[in-house]
Amino acid sequence: MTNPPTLLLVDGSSYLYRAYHAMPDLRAVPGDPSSPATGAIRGMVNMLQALDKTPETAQAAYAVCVFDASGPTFRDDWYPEYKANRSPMPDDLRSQIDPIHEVVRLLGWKVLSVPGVEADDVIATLARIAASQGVQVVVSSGDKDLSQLVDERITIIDTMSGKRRDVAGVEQEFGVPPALMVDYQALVGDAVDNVPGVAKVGPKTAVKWLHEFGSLDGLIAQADSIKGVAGNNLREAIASGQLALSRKLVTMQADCDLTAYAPGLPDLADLQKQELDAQNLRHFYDKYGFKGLARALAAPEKEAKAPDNGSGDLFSSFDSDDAASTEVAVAAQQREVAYHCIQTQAQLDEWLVKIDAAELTAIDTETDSLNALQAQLIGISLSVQPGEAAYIPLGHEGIEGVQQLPLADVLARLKPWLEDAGKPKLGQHIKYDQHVLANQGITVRGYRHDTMLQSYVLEVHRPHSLESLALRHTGRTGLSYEDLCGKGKNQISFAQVPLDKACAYACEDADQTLDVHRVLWPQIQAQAGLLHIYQLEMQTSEALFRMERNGVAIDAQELARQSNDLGTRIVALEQAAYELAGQPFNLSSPKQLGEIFFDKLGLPVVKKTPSGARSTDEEVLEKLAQDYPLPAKLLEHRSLSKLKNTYTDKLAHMALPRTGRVHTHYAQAVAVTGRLSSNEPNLQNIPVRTPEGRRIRQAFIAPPGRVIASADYSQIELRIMAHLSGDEALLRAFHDGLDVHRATAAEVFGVALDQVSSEQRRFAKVINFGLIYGMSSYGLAKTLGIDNSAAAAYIDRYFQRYPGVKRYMDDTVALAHKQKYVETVFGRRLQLPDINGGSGPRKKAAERAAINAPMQGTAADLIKKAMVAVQQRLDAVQPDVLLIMQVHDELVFELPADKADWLRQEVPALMAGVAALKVPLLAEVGVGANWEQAH
DNA sequence: CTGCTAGCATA
DNA sequence: GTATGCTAGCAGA
Repeated sequence: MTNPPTLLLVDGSSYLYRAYHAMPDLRAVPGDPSSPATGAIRGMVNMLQALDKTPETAQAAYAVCVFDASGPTFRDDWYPEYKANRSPMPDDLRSQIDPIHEVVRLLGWKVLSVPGVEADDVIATLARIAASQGVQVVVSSGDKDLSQLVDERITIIDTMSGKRRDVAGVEQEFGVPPALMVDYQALVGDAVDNVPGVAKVGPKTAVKWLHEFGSLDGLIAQADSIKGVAGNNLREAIASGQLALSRKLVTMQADCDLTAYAPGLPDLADLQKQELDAQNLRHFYDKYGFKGLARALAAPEKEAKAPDNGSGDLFSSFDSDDAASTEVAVAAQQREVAYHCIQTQAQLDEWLVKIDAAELTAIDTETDSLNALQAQLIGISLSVQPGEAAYIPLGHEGIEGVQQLPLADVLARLKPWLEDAGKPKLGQHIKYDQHVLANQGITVRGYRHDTMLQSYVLEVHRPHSLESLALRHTGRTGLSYEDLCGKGKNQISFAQVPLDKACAYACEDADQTLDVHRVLWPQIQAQAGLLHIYQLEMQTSEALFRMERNGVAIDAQELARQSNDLGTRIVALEQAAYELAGQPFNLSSPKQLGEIFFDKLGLPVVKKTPSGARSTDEEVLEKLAQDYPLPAKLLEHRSLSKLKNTYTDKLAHMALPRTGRVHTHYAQAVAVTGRLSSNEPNLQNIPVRTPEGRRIRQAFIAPPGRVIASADYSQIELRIMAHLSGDEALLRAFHDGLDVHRATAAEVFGVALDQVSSEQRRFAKVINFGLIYGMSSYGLAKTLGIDNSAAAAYIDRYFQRYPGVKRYMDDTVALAHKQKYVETVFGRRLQLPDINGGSGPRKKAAERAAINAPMQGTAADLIKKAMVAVQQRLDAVQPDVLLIMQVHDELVFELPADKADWLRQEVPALMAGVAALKVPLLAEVGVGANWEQAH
């Protein structure tokens, strides 16, 4: 008996957007942003090729790819707001639609795009026709709305996630069988398509009701018996007709008239899969710069062999880096993998030999905590070639009969290799694994690569988790941490995960890391500027690891004293506020505060928050404080409770009890300008401006016999502006060692340097900062408290005196528009996705970011270089001087008191010497018993 | 328990 | 006007 023929229906529209977003910014001419975008085209080709290699769909007799046509559909007639929340298609994608239709046809697929009928309805119609003729139907779509079509003959697969929705699959995923999916969707609604549904009814309630009443009609008949808010909303939705409308909107129309576009129907002959049109396909690939695909077309036999020589991938593939990648494009889930669980000495021996000989080994650790310094090691996974990995369970527990080698034995065997700088290693976010292994007394050496940093350097705006990297660059998806451990209060430790699952997950991580590296590393190598920045990031990672491990000593008693003082003052302010308000209220609640201020006391509304509420922020309170007593109390209360709640109450608790030191985590792949960020706790926003705030720095101390030193770059961003703009007046000011704000004031106000008043200097300082932030006259006016025309006059005057700066700003904005990114002095790329796309305000904001990014980013590069240089010098000659914090333009040290002179001598020179710009760099040092005194 | 807003600390 | 992270309150689970 032969299998019935198969019709393969591809929901082209659902893949368009995913291909567009998942693919990097590919161009017909690589690296030329003005040439046509090709990422979505490429993604689409990869996806169709993957389907040709998926057993279930490879042999399909009929194959159709369905797209939405432009323009309104019949649903818009029923409901004008349908899909009103959708943003318009990006131009970059729109321009790829026609080529996509063309290439799909050339690949032998029937293309259908029916005006007035959505792709979903076309698919529904074709699926029902085919199923009624005994044809097996496979729909390939990422859209779960199609689940209502599923029956014995119709299955949905999601090529990108590997999900498979058959009758049982739908029931498992949604909790209702396919036949009830329409009812389910009608109740739940759809925020994306703007289908209303029933207010406050989500998946849980919908499933409960459908189980109880059997169907939507059953539910409607019994609507009166439903209690609570949900019941009211249900009756309201029934009465208003909204529920009926929702049902109509979500129901796929399986009876569309397609004869104008598929005249052969109901006969399927027209839909037969054709041979691909090799000649024209070749032209097409050439035209769009798909060299690897063109080569594969010329030598198809290459596909048959060596399934293991590249990444198995859906959306990877750069022609330049990995000729094999697209040619072997197979759906991720079809990839052959060999994952091993190491549970015997013999297996461990075998892998020790492998990693010892490997060119590069991917390492990943599994732990029980996201906090690296407290994390316990649960297991280690290793991979030396794609598709093969091993997991060594070490800390699993609580499961009957867990067989694992003793932790101490395994680590003793691994340690020589881990600590050998000559054994090249790779990881994803290696700083974390370094901490975990350091917790076991192992100092890992020989890390050559970190895929997280590769991604950060290449595509700063995109997510850098391994999961997203694997999907984006290799098309692979896998087990998620949540799949294994759950979430919320029911989450279990990784140590409790059954070994087979833990092994699969851990091996996958190491395997995918190696895979992603093979895609990203060639891209970095191909661009000298990025290579330089990547090497800087790798060195910075090591310096950060050291700094995080050092931590900073905290004086818990001092903080407790301050908390006490603040607490007393806060209580007094509360009492005073209650008196003035005539009633008690929560001073921390902007909502209650608004009611007291504007409803009860009748204070004037100064401005609104973005969401329309009456603002009570600092600026508003300052203004109101001129005429009323209560706002001043609020201002003081706000600032004191901020200090108490955020700093004095919290910091001591974050110190490790054993050492009394806090160890922040520096995020190296978060800030889009290249800066670091600090969290748990954030040590980069410890107060300094107000006296009360600055006191908190007294609690950042050095142990007995030691002192704190702070070295900060002076005016670093303005110096970078002078370098980048080449403006002569500004360069001269720095070369002459002038106070730059004073010099600016002298120029702008037309007075001699020694005639500048402190008010004039203050204005000049604000202008200088404004320049770094890409200011407008509007913004300047607001911060200086002057009117718009006066601010514009200052800016004019400034640009007259510093024409080079003006030219630089204009050039930068123009360049940003042209290439959609700007660069730092050292070649870091700062992408500006909104610069051409967005509306007026968004575009203006992107232009300001374009002006700021090279300055902020170059400053970030410089201090990273300084950290690396300083740490290397310390290691070489002063190992008891510790680098303990970085605050954007400042490095903080803890050192023996008698090494202070050495530091004053050496560190500023190192910091100033990391680059030779057109202006000298200057770093200044302070030393004291605590961080406050070190300034 | 989770996600959002308002507000505010730093460079 | 640039770039971050953290807290409290609040609303919907």
